[in-house]
Amino acid sequence: MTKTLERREKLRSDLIQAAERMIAERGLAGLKTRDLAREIGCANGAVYNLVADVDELVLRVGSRTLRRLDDALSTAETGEPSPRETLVRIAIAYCDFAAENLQLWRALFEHRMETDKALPDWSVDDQLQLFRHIYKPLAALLPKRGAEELGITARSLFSAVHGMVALGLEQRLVAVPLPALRKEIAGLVRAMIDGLITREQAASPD
Amino acid sequence: MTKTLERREKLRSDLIQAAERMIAERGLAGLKTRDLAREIGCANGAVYNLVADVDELVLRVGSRTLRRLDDALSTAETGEPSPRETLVRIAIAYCDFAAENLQLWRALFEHRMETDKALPDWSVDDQLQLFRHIYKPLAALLPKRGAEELGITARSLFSAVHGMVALGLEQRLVAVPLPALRKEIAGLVRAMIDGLITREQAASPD
DNA sequence: TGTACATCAGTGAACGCGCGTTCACTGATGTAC
DNA sequence: TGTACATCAGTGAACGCGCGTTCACTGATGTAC
Repeated sequence: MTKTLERREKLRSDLIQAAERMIAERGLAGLKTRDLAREIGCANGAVYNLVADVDELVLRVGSRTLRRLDDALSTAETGEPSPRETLVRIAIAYCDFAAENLQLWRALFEHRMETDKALPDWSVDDQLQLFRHIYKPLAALLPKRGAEELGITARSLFSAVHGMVALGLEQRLVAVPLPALRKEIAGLVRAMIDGLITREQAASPD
Repeated sequence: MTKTLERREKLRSDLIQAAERMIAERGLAGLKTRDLAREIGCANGAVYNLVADVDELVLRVGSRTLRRLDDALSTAETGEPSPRETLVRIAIAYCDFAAENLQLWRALFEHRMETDKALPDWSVDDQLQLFRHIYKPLAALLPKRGAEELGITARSLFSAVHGMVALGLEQRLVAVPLPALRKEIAGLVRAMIDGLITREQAASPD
């Protein structure tokens, strides 16, 4: 019985990895149950013994992607004492991660559940974890702000960088080469932070 | 013969407007040729007399959306002497436009052609026009920058604001109320601009 | 250890739905004389 | 103005494709005795 369970878990893990590979290669729209089944060596229908439906599968892959992103950002933080430059490094690490995992990263944002079904908790958690990286250095830079206010600013900062990365990697209009993009991001993040600090000081000078 | 042509043009324009309404109501994925045909009172197949395919239809609607956006941004500019506050107003106008035309605005970014077919020129033009709004005031604020450099910064600024609007209206995690979003955007744009100016002056002080 | 039986992982054909696009056909509109 | 003919907008049924999900069935694995 244990043997059967192990087998099952193995297959399940194979399935998720195969899905990850497939999204990475062909994008979210290229994910097909039949191909997955062939890949892991089972019948089409068996997929539904391992996973409730394709939505769950996509979320599992998304969870893995978020975890790897989390690791990448953690690495970027280490050994940088200045909170300002920490934020710059994080932003650039985010950019690099997106560039290196383009399709998987896109899948995080493309995927949308049908309106009623809510995201499972573990998926929401994964996402909130990421803000921690921004929140901490930002709190050091803007000591006068309250927790809620800081949370909103962290979110805005993330959104702004995300926008630059998203449109930069899109190559819809002019293709921006990656080094130029990184430089742009670094410049704008520094500008935003300096501006935020200046404005905080101007608002209530000691 | 003229009568026939007129009729045809009328129907064609009806079609595009119906498509616009349908996207606005149900999103890009809710656009169906059969529904469109019923809406404008013709047979399913007749749609293909008016338009090459659905892709073209979506681009035509996109073009209209971009033009309205352009108008909204132009309106936001008028009567504001300070280039800094002009940029803030433009950013907020962008946010408001997106909020008021949520589905149509999303359709601009969701729609992707199959890889080989390139965007027609008139569509690319529409898009480049928009940067003009940002470019002008930015040039006034950063007099030392060259044209190309300014273009890149304008693009970055747009991307950053776009990111804030996109994730802000997404409501994927925490729903940000619109007034709070506008305030956040205004704050971050001011911070970015101030930071950019400071950094430009610091780089080569007179 | 061996036999009868139960369970359930695994099978793959078929269901069901959706939908863009095509095409043989029709009938109204316009042209030629 | 009237008649024969040509054109082509308009029709809507059918094609074609894709694909997630279900389901009756099978056979291997595990259990009971």
